[in-house]
Amino acid sequence: MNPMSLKENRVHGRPMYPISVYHMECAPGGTVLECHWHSEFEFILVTKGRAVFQVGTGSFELTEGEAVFVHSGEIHAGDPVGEAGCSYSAVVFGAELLTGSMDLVQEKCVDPLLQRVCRLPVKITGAAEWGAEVIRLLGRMLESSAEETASQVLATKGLLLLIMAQLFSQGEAGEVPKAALWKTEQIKTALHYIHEHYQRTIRLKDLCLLTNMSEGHFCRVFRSVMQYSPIDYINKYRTQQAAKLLERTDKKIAAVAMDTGFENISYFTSVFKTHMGVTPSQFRKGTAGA
DNA sequence: CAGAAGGCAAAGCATCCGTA
DNA sequence: TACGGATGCTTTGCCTTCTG
Repeated sequence: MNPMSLKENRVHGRPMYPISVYHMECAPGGTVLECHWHSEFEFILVTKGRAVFQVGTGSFELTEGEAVFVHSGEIHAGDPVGEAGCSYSAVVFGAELLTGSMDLVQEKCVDPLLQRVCRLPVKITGAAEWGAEVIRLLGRMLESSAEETASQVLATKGLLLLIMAQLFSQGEAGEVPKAALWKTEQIKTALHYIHEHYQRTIRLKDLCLLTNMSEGHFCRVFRSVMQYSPIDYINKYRTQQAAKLLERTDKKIAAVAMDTGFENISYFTSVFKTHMGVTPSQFRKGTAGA
């Protein structure tokens, strides 16, 4: 199993200008950001409401005006907090945007980040001066990166360099422990297996065989990385897929349950209600015509 | 020696089945 | 589709073993 295949396939920007900006809105009870990873770096800035973002092995609750930085290759996901929905803007950019050639920026900043021998702060709030500055620059960059005129392209790149300079001024020295990297890679392998096989029965034993861990140890490692137990995560993922099918198709509820790996309809109903707050039929009525 | 991983047992919870 | 009960799988805590 190749963990690389869990990687998000979406292309962010283009080779000459590897940056993309996304503005997302999440309705109450919806998913902010499904679990994934990519080789680009990313900033996520909450613009309305509250959400919990899981980045690598950490979990960060953000309110309006707070952000997280996602390192290259790091698993990340998001869930809304509270009954109100939330909005966020994300900037995804390739390391190539920071430097155009083999210069000191490449040697002192980009390479250590890509080789994971240095790590930058993840949660960014306005509480500290540097954080407030990053949030301010991020806001400006979100405005300037929408178009590709000469002045806006320059402004975006300049702002990005200033933001990275602020983060490096707070950088956590020291190499990321190899054990932590290994754990993350193993969990990526398990996640890929779950995403590929959620329509069938998935046993803990299967995931343990893939990752060469004992069942007990796998549960502990999975929870430490994902904040959920393996079965919790599988059910959450299946429920999200089922919600999409209920919304986008007129398949019967029993068929949706079967298509998303639930062999038992009553169990499907109870899991769905736990995660979504309503039964599948109530969910469909609520989204009909929406 | 410290941290990571495995083994084991108990408790909790997921899953299935029958029924309304 | 929902509910209740039975069964067995999953999770967790604690201790031991392994590895660098």
